[in-house]
Amino acid sequence: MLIEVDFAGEVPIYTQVRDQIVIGIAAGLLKPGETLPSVRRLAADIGINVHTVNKAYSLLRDEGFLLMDRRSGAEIAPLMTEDPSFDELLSNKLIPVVAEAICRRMDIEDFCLTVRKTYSFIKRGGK
Amino acid sequence: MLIEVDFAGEVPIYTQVRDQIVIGIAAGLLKPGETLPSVRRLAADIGINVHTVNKAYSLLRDEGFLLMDRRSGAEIAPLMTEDPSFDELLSNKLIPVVAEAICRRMDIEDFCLTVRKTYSFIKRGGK
Amino acid sequence: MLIEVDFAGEVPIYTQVRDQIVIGIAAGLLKPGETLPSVRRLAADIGINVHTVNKAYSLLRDEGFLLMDRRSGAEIAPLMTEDPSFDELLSNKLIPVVAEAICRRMDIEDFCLTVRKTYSFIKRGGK
Amino acid sequence: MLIEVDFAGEVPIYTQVRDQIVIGIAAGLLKPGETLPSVRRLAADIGINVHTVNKAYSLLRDEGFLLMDRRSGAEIAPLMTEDPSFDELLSNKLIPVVAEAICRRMDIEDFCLTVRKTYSFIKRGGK
DNA sequence: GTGGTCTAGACCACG
DNA sequence: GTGGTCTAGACCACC
Repeated sequence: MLIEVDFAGEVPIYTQVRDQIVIGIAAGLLKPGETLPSVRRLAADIGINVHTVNKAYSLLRDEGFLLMDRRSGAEIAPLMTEDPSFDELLSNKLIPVVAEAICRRMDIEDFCLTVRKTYSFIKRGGK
Repeated sequence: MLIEVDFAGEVPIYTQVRDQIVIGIAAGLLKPGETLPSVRRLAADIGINVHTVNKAYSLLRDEGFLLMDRRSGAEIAPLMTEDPSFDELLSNKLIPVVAEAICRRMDIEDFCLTVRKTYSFIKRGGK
Repeated sequence: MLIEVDFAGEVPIYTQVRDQIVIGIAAGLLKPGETLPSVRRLAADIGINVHTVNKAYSLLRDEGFLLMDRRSGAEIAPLMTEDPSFDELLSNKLIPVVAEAICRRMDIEDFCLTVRKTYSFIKRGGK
Repeated sequence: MLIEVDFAGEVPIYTQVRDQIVIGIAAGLLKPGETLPSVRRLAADIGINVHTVNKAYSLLRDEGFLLMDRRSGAEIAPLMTEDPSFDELLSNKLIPVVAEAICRRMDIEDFCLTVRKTYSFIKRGGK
């Protein structure tokens, strides 16, 4: 799976790396048990600092997406179970986005339509 | 409309102020033409620096939510027209959120349900 | 001649008033000897502060566009004579504008074309 | 490329810095991909505050002249593509300038001549 | 090391 | 009284 970062964007690079791995898992490109490249290797491939990859991996581990083992490196964690508390977290993330959509006079069902299109986009592997 | 900020959180204060004003507009608590408190006044009310409020106001102006009237400070801009390009911007914002929801095995229609609940929440004035 | 100002714009109101009167003179809508409305009157018409109109009138007087008489108010000055030093002043004003046009890859003759179109636009009375 | 500011002038310092960088790009002294000094460094060199440089850089970034690379500071953005909407923006900027030239009885072709001279001046690197 | 954020306080242009 | 500009200095996130 190819990871690309935008150095000029406002999103921190470690967040971009984290996001793309989550997207890869969601798309099924990265399957539970699959090993990720080593921190050094990925850093060299992308052309970023080792510390940055390390931060992304650690974040993913803390979030439960990755298992890290000193010997075998990082691997994708088993499928997560449903977490009812995610709903509230999601809602908090959505508040400013939905508010802006309302201000821009987007219909809420059009919003949901875009959600579904985004879902398909991810499932297709971001193509 | 009351604006409150979380000084301990990781979200920049100027972003919090910006978001809350957008939410206020979406909720209908702030109507087009209505004037906002002056930067000095709001800064004093919230207990933050004038420049921080200034940054939030300038951002909102650049985004088209506010007009900075040279005479009387800031006022809410007229209702925005629908902008077809917002759809793509929205999609980009949603990608990491939807991806995470997929990983957490949330059904896409449950996601849409949360969108609708968030919509109602905002329309109720955040109550 | 109608004068309109944009209160939300970044151009100071007194500058806008000054500019529009200069445009009116250039278009021939305001002829030498013609009297302008009194400061109070114009301020009331536009809905701005008396001081602001005063500043615009004073500026125009200093630039040689207006004659001000305590008794009869302001009137348009006689046609100006050619001023060779204006060329350098003009060049200084154009430097940043031309530089930006170059960066945006506009051909210099297209720039001149826009100058001529702007000329016609003004001569038509801004229509 | 040397940047100099006039502290006594009425043009804001951050605008002067912005303008000179745009002129530098137009003159070819600053090429796409080239890195600019860090905000701290340039501020020290010119003898102004870091925030003032920051404002100039941010403005240039918003205008598309600069990319702010998270790793190495600011660099000149790739050559801009032609933007048809620039024509209208340019026209609006030219209106008061052309109007004043008309009042000062400058021939429109002399105006264009000054435009071309200014163009050459910039292309020569402002010498 | 870089820029981003926040604070604090001053002065000025504008209205 | 309003926002705009500039300065100064601090802390933090990122790399």
